[in-house]
Amino acid sequence: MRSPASDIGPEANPDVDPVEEVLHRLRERGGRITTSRRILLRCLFEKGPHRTAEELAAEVQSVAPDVHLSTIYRNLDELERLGVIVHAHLGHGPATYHLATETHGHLVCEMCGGEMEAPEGFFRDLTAAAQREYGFVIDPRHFAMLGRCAACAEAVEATS
Amino acid sequence: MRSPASDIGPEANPDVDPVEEVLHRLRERGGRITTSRRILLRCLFEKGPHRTAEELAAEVQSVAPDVHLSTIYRNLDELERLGVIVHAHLGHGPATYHLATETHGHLVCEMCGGEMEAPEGFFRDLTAAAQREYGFVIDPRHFAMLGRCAACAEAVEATS
DNA sequence: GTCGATGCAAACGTTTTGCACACTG
DNA sequence: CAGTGTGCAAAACGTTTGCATCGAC
Repeated sequence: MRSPASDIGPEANPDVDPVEEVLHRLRERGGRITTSRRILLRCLFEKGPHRTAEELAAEVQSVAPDVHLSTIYRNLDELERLGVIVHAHLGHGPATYHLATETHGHLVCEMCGGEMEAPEGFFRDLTAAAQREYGFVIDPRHFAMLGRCAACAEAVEATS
Repeated sequence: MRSPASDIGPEANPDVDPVEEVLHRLRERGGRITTSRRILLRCLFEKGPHRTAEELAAEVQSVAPDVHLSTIYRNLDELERLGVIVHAHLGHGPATYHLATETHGHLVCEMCGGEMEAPEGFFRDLTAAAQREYGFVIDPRHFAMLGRCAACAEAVEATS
């Protein structure tokens, strides 16, 4: 029987701060542990919604005002190469970044700009069909599905 | 019984040049018929693959060298508002434009950049599920599905 | 002659890059 | 001390806009 503390899940071990774990992996690759990287990683692990590079920069800068937007971009690239985060394109604006462990897709309304998350399983049949028919391996996290949300679709029907 | 000439399909009537038909619709809306519009429309109706604004500009300029890229953008916007064309985002680069009558989706390989077309029916189940579960009306033409094409997916597996 | 369309240049928003300096290990 | 990361400025990229002029009707 395992200790009671470890029963709350594999990621809940208080001894392994995920931020520090990633920093260590960075160092093993020959990278350096810097303050901006630590702060950026905390932002990425802490909060909920997907954020753009600019939004992340603002959050980081509220703690360390001198961190430059280009540093954010460079570190986001690095973290993506490491497989810690991924970016997704939701509509026409800037890309958004989130943890690679979040495996949902996105539905984005092209009228109101609203975003919904769609669970991974939502795309299972489509990805299976693409695999089967074309050998194509779809990554349902990277793209947003554009269209009209329920409210906007209703509004359009009311007009016509 | 209809005349033999009309039997080859509703769009095949040689008396109605689709370019001129669109130009007329533009004029009915208060727009003007200009040379750049006519040439751009010919390009859009003539050739096969999806093209970016820059590629279309190059084609137009091979006939009328003074047509500016901004004119192309403005006319593409106008034609999209008219419902004649649509644009789609295939990966990270510039948008591509094609006739609204082409109703397929796109599979884009994020490794080699290759593009495949996926028939409209390919997305039927997904769009139906989105509609049913979320009331969300997906437009499967506007977005590309990113992933790995058969060749690149194989190459990745060979590495691992 | 009216008003919409165009050419040009300049701005835009997002992201990348070149360089000198600062800091980590 | 070596070499990576950073701040800054500037460029790159695709796209949009302001403005004077041109051209369709």
